[in-house]
Amino acid sequence: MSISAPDRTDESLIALRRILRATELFARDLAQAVGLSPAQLRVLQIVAERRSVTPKALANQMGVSQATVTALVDKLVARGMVERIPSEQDRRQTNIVATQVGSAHLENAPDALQQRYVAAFARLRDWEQAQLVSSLERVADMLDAQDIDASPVLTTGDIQSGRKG
Amino acid sequence: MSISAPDRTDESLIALRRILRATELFARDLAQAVGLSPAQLRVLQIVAERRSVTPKALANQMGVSQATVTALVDKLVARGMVERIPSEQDRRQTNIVATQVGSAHLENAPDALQQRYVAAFARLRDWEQAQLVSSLERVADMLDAQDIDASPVLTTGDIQSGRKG
DNA sequence: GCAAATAATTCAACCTTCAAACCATATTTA
DNA sequence: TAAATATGGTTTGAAGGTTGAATTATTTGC
Repeated sequence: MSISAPDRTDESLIALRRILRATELFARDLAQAVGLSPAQLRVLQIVAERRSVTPKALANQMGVSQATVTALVDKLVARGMVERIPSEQDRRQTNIVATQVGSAHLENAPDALQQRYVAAFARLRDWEQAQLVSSLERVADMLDAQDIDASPVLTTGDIQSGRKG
Repeated sequence: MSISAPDRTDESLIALRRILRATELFARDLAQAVGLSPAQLRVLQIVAERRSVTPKALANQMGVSQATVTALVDKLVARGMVERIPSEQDRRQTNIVATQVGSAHLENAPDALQQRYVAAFARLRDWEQAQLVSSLERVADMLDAQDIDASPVLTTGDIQSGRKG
């Protein structure tokens, strides 16, 4: 009802939606370029980033059920991108690791969006970068307000600035 | 190689990813609460916001094929949420409009995330809001750099600040 | 040892998505 | 006007994604 900051909320939502849309559309293109589905690519990314991960952890991080992860991993195994390695600590668990083929696919994947974003980001002045990070984190806080294990995987390939796990 | 702004890029990507994840997870929960699938809900939202929209426009806005839109609209029609109304200007076209049932479902949909976001946003100081909008738009520009028709639909229901189409 | 909890898989059902083929209408061109 | 072309939508068939419930194997607790 008040009129103080009228369309600002709309504007922010519109911008947010543009961000969502751009990343979603890009995820599809990228996955297609790699020859995988978006979901499969996401699994491969996570598996590659962590050296080894269980289906349960994968399910948690992706926000899908374990059954879904099983199906996705099946496909990746069939394509020789990942391997299932039974855990020795706990024989109920399975560790999923990327094969060389899988890693290579990720390396070679074109990362147009991330390239573009990273490049544009790097081009900003220092204080602008700081402000952007601050703003994004603020929005993220407003949105999730949950504990979430978000690793710096937006698309594929490690961020340019060397940063080894 | 330079060390000036090393992890800022990572930080921004992580925040971005949190945003993506929060909205994605929420979209599922919301859709489930409404009794529709996420894709169906998206269609209903767009249809409700614009008074009337053709499958082609819907496909463009959603970034999917027309065939997909047809399938989604079929489901919504079956549930009595939308109607197909043949255009009179151009008989090849079909206009899709929300029924009262469909509109009502949207109205009643719990909009937890948007509530939370809008509330948190409103709580910010004026200059903070302005800065946030500016930052989000900047990121959106970096990401899409395409012409995109993004309407202010993040989730559901109109933004609280009265705003009648 | 035995019951309960946990990790993963299988199964059946439903949803999304798309390319290609197809139908109807509109527009252009001869 | 008739034919060719373009456009909007739908149908169909195939490939996936997603899940809840049931199942198997293992671990944990008593």
